[in-house]
Amino acid sequence: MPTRKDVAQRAGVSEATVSYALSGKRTISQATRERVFEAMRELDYRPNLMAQALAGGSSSIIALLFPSQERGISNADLEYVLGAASAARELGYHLLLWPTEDRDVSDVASLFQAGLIGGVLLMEVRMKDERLRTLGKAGVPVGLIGRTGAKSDAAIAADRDFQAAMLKATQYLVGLGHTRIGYLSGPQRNIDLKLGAPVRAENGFRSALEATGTTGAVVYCESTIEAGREALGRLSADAPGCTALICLNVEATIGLMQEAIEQGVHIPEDLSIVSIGTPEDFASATTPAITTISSPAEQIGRTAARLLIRSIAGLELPPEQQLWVGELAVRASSGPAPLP
Amino acid sequence: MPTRKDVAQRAGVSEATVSYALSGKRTISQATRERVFEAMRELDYRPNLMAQALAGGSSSIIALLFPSQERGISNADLEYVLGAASAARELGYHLLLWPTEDRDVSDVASLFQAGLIGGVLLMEVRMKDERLRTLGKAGVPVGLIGRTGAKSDAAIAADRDFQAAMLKATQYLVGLGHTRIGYLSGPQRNIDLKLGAPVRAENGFRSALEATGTTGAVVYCESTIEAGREALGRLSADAPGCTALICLNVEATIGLMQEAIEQGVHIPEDLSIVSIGTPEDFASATTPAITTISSPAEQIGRTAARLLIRSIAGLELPPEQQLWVGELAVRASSGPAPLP
DNA sequence: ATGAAAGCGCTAACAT
DNA sequence: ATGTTAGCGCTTTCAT
Repeated sequence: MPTRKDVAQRAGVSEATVSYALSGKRTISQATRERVFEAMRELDYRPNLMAQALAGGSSSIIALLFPSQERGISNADLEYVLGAASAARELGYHLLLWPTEDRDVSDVASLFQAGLIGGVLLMEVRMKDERLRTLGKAGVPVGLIGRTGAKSDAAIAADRDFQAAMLKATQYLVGLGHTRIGYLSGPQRNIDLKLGAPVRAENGFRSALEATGTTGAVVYCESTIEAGREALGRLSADAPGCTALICLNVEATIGLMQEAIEQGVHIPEDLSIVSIGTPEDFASATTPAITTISSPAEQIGRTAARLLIRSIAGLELPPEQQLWVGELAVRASSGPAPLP
Repeated sequence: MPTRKDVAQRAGVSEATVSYALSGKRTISQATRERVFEAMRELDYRPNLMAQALAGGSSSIIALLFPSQERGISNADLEYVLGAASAARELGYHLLLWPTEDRDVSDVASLFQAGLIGGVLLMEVRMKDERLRTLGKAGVPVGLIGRTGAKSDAAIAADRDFQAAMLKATQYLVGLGHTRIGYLSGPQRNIDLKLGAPVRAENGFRSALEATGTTGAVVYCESTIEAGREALGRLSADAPGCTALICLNVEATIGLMQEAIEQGVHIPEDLSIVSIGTPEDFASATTPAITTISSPAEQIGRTAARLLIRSIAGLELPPEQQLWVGELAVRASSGPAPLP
């Protein structure tokens, strides 16, 4: 394996020059630069990243704390991960996957202290997230996939814009003549846990109703097909008169749709369904295909990684918190409100 | 951040002694060892992994090449990844996620040459996998999640044992009185690509039929719900008289079951279904819940990582190729063959 | 059983 | 514009 020394010799320059040619941290004459790169090419030289990290005090690796919990791993989670990994790669960084069952971040802090990683990406962020304190104390740069409730945490973050997504969905439905809209949420438990997504989604739903002068109701439901079936009954009991339903809960949505079909509730003639964040391939595979506000998961993963890396590298940052809405993709599950 | 030097001073020994106390690569008196560890604890010392890698010429990081392709990311894929990541962690290693759309491995080879990673884990292994040559030439240690067709590749590998799984499924069905069994495969295309899984699964199915003296037929099908619905017709057309179906294709299975129910084909009274490798939570969420041979994906990920790491670390290796079958979990989708 | 010291490949002052 | 050189924190040979 050739080292910087070999390159320097071959190009007839000093080792420092090779370094600077690579990093661009000081001006180099066009001629020398070319000779250096030429030499690198001839030798098929690869800078040793470990040495770079050691000497430079940096590390081109960021860790992604992945919640490998009971909650069940959704595909959206994978999209976050892949988005973050590709973004990292494009910036010359690398993504270390760190599965963890609990919310203990002391071992990632160790990784940072061990010089292995330059920062951490967090998923499943809660409105009030105790992990930020631990990591902050250890001086670990943090990027959030999601965000906390406190503006003051002011961490780097990329998140879904539920407010906007809910409004988009609601306005679409209102435009179709619906005046009473249900919202199929995840289990109540997740709200109690103060998970960011369900909390914000519910708030978003409420604001959207208000903004459009519509009425509606929330139905909580476990994320299983069976629970979704059962939720249909509760919907008509607790929120009679709904002609449209906004869903965040894929499994439950499927169950609910199955049950509806079996009970002779026609979709979309009797009930329109708009799902927020369901992966496209899935949404178009069901019968009827589901109208969605697309999932910006990959974008969010990308953005969070990019922001974190920029901040680590000391580059200028774009606005530190970025929100993503997703696009409305109209499919077969939604249509005009039934005539009264 | 305390360094080894600080620890040495505090313990009143040389830096070398601290190193050896940590690595155990030479004998140290009980007394000194204790003083050293005591000092490390007091200082909250963390060895710098980058320096370790640089000086030691190793690297405690392995990369996992993740196929982020069109084929659609299944949850099983995630299980491989998480299994590998946890196994790595337990052995003091780390998992770098390297998403890639094509089969180009030159950039991982570079990562190896750059000293960042000590080896690579490959997914979506084909019967004849050209990537092994490239990586072999570059001297990169490789572990396979899956395996090639050639015994000579003799790489480190952990894979599903389709032969055994098919036999298990078939014997179970034969025990229920079924004598004609269908197999719902993925698309023909995947066979042509010589992907390991579909090829071996089909072979396994054929051997299982032979071993149990049963007849049957293969139905190819795209991995979508819609295609699955359509496959039901082909099943009865191309393979009339089948009273049981073995499936490898989750989406198609769902579609086929939906269609069956709608057409009045009762499951399991008229048609028994056994799915191989469907995640448990999913299998038990459908109606009827699906009998499965469970997916050993996480085990396979774990094993592949463990084998690779052992080989990198120069430890004794267990048998280099390990196969995993999965357990039969009987649910509602299978039952006695209908009386003729 | 322990120490001293020469690197591992690179970065970043400090020189010129 | 380029070169010299002292580290970064650790491993490992060679001594003792």
